Amino acid sequence: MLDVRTIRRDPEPVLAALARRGDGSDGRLRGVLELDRRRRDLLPETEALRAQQNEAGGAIAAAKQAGGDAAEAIAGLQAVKRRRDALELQLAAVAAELAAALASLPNPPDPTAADEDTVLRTVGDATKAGRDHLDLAGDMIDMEAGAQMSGARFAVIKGDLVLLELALVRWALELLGGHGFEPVIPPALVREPALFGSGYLPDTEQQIYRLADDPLFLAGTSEVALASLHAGQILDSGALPLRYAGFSPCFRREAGAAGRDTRGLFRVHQFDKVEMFSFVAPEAALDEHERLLAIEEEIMQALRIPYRVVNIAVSDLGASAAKKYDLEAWLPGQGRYRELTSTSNTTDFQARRLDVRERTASGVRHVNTLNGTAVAVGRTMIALLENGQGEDGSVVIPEVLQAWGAPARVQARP
RNA sequence: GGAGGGGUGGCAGAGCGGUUGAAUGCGCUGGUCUUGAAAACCAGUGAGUCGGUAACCCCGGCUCCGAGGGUUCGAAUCCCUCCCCCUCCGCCA
Repeated sequence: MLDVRTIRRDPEPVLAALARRGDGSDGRLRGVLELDRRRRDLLPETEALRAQQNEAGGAIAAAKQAGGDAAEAIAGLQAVKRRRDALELQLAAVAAELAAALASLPNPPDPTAADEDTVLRTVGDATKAGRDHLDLAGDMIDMEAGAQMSGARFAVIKGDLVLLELALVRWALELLGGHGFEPVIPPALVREPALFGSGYLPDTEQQIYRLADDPLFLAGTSEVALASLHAGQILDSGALPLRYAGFSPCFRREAGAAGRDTRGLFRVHQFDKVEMFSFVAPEAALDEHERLLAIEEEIMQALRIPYRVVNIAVSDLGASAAKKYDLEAWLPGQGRYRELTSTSNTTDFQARRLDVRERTASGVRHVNTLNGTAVAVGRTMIALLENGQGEDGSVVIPEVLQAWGAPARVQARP
């Protein structure tokens, strides 16, 4: 959500920033400004009528208290009320249109967000080719069974891979705890305001599952719930930064992805994920974004996954992001880099929608929020399997995970 | 699922149709007193929005007592719908 007052005062920088997205949002911003002007045209008279009513109401009260008759004054106010009602009807219509238009605008990109996807650095050996994760996993990833009970793009994970998943999650939560992130298990089902607040509605409704008999949605990421953790609150000064590590299943319809990435775990409707989420002061947001990126890299390196860091093009940013980095892992089974984690600086976009503020010495202001993937379990397991494979098809699992219950080596049953 | 009780400022808690953005207490900020602290006393202390100004301070208007509608000249107060919390019963774990 953009701040109308800021835009009204100086629209040019916002128009220029939105224009970089190339999605016509700068044009829609002009519409917002026009609606804002119409709203402010209607306001003065409406409020003057209310003031008149309030003042006369006081006089009526005083007269009645004194035992007098206020019938004449009341009759006079009835005309004022009718005029006010008519104006307020117009005002409400304009205000509703304005709110909808404003809510549909994406976050203006940060100046350092890239025009085109830009590889910032490459870490690890990305020359290796090898077998695909489904081959390596054998019946530990059973897509046929998943399809049987739930349809295409659902996996059944079994055996050592289950232990590997739980170890990954447990290890990640421990690592994040060391960085100040509090572990959170949020609801997977959320209401509409949580999706609106995090910017997924009205932006990505075609990706979201909804229930038939209850006004609930299956969240595509715990970010949705974590962002809502402090909705409507004014945080005490000194409370920031607040950092959370959410662990939850994630559900995505993958509408429009028909035919793409159909093999294995790469693009499924349900997967588990450990997600980082930070509430910070506005001036701390850029540093926090680098911090989240650094943690994502720390995780990749600890897991010995070759990767590269990409500054994502403004045209590919989601509505809420002002800037996004993706970490793309080298997948020997595909012979190319694929997105494994992602971190976004959403500035005050979500904080405004969810009304998360902080008290400072000079007043109250909206906070900034950021999110980043710590471990997307399915894709991470793909990267571990494919990068850890040996000649014999067995896979060496990184030592760090063994302390949390992962097997030292996994191998498909013959 | 059934019955009942409630949601008021940072917290507790009055108000239950009229000049109430809201008593009182606590908390917080500043001051007086004190060598310092505590105590006591005094003063201040919500958010949003529009305008006066381009912005801050400040001043004025309007809005906000869970959310949204309604009745009324006037609603924290009455009515309706929804959300949330609590108690009891039932059901399940």
